[in-house]
Amino acid sequence: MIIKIDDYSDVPIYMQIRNQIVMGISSGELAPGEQLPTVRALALEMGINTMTVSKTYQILKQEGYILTDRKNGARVRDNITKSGVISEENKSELRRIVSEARISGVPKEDIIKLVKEYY
Amino acid sequence: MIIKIDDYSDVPIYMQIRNQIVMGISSGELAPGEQLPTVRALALEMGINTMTVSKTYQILKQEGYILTDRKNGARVRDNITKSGVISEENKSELRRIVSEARISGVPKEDIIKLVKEYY
Amino acid sequence: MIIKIDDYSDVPIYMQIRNQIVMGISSGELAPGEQLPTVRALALEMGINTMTVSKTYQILKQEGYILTDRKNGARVRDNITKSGVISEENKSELRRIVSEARISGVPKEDIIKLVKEYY
Amino acid sequence: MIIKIDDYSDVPIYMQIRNQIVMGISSGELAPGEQLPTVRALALEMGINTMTVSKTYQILKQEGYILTDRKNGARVRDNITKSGVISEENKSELRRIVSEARISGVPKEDIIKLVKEYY
DNA sequence: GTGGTCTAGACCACG
DNA sequence: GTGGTCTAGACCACG
Repeated sequence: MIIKIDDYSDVPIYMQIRNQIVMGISSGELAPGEQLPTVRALALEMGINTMTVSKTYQILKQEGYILTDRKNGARVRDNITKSGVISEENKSELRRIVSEARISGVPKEDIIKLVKEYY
Repeated sequence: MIIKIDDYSDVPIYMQIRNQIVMGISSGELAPGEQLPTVRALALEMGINTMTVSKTYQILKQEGYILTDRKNGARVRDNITKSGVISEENKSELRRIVSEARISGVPKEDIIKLVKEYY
Repeated sequence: MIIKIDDYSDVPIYMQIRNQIVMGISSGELAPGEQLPTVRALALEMGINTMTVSKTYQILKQEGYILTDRKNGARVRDNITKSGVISEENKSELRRIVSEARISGVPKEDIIKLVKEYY
Repeated sequence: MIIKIDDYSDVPIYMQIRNQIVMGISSGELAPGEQLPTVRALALEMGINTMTVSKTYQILKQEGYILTDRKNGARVRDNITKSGVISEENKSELRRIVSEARISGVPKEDIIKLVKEYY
């Protein structure tokens, strides 16, 4: 899986990586149980500090997306908890995006099409 | 229109205000041509720094949502440019949200329902 | 409130600080709404790195014990969520402690007395 | 006696095994004088490194819970020293657990009930 | 070899 | 002035 960092984004690097891994899990590109690169390997590959990658992995672990053990490094969990609900924060973000799209004259159907595509 | 600030949100205050005004425009609560409070009035009302509100207005102006003139303060533009497309940044955010919802076991229909509701 | 670090403990520094703040909140030594020292102040006072304190505050924030805002620094939350249950991890630890005490010939009553004292 | 390892726990494997053996001794599941499996047998059974089990046994021996001799392997001591007191470390841990429970709204009685159950 | 911890030091956005 | 982010580099326990 290829992870790209946008140096000019105001989203922190550790969060950009986190987001891309989450999207990779959702799309199936990262399968349940699949090994993630080691902290060092990913840091080296991306030219960033190990602490930054470490922070990403700790967040993903705490969110329940991955598991880490000292021996084997990090793996995608195969039994990710399904809350069945969208977080309030994401609802708020979604509302903002929909509002902006609406003002820009984007038809409701176009947004729904995107949702279906991303799902 | 009532604007609520969450002091403990990760979203900066100026952006929280900006987002709420944009959503107000989208929902029609803020009509085209409608006057916005002056920077000082809004800052006073919300108990925040005038610089913060000023930053919000500058962004809204630069994004094409409002017009400002020295005499009358700020007004909602009545001819907001309709690009017809969703920004790349918002697409990326939308994809992240949809991915997280999907992993959490939220049915596609629930997300679409939210989109329709917010639109 | 005085925080002491045991350099020889195998509990990480950020966790020692976290634990003492939690105990301070429980005992009432840190009142709801009370300001915590700034990250820099606490780091300076304890002779440790700001990153270490920052990590502590982020954990406390994520656990719902404190709130941070950019303006005022960190404060004890005044509406900490009450789950009403003991975490599985703490139950497991409690069981270990009780087992060790029992083997050491500590009467059940002595442990209960301690619990009452700490509560 | 069945020992379960959680590969993803923060508690090191050798300590997980140590804890379960101690709890086994406390509960009586492991009787005084009872033979423990050899290091190699236990390691093989659990699919872990012999060094890990060896470390566990060394700790248990040093703590006075077991005896080892080259001929017969390890046995539970039948005259474990009864200090009659809880170690400072365990007191500290107990205080942390009680504090967290209290903040979470767990009644004192629930904790005491657990203590009685585990004893 | 693996993740976890910590430091010293720097720069940043926010307000 | 505040917390947040990041780096370069180091050391550690675990297995």
